[in-house]
Amino acid sequence: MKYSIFTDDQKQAARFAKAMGHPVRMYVLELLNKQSCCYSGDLTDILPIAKSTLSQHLKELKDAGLIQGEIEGPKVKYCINRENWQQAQQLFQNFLNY
Amino acid sequence: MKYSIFTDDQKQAARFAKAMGHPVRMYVLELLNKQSCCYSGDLTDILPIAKSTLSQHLKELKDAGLIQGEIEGPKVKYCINRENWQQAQQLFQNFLNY
DNA sequence: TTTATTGTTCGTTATTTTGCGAACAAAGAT
DNA sequence: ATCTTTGTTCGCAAAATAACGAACAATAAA
Repeated sequence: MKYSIFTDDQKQAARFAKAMGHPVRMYVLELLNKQSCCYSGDLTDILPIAKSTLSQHLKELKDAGLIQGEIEGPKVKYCINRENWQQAQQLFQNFLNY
Repeated sequence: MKYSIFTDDQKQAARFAKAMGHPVRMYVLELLNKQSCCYSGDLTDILPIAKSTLSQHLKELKDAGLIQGEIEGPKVKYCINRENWQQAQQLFQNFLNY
């Protein structure tokens, strides 16, 4: 048990914010949130970055808990992690509106 | 004029998010948003970081446009930049809720 | 059973971030 | 006029981030 002057909510919000702090990741999140899901390859076609770079960004979003990937044959289908997304909504709403 | 597949909103949201992506900065923003304003020194007393480090974080928040500092004698009074804060509210609300 | 397709991991490089203490500048207090 | 107080800037070190291509593993297609 370690002490910190920061609340868990602050730390969690910062973690989410950090993951959102890059245009590519913002783009991906927005896409996934509007559409249902999508394959990594679709993104590679759209985004002007190497596939390895995209993979890294997706990993960061996954580590932050904002998305999840499901293996589907040779592809990976990525979706928003709805549970954590809801938590992010809560946190940012509370944060921004008071 | 440079082209980008990212919208201005996406880039702006990412900029805001990046600035919020650290517990110290999250803490400061929350404090300033709840209280009216505060002096840098008050934060130095609370936060477990060197004053030079705090100054850096404040600078980042200022560069991102989320706060503003007003010199008041030998002190500096920091406040939320309400105009940009409102923009952040808009952006994140749109982003998170669809 | 080769050959494609798909996406991750590895190795590398360049840049940015985080953090500190020391030095500095500006304003107030003595 | 000197000494405090306050906060920024500088110089530095360590760690994290961002990006790429090459190599790799897994699955599907030939």
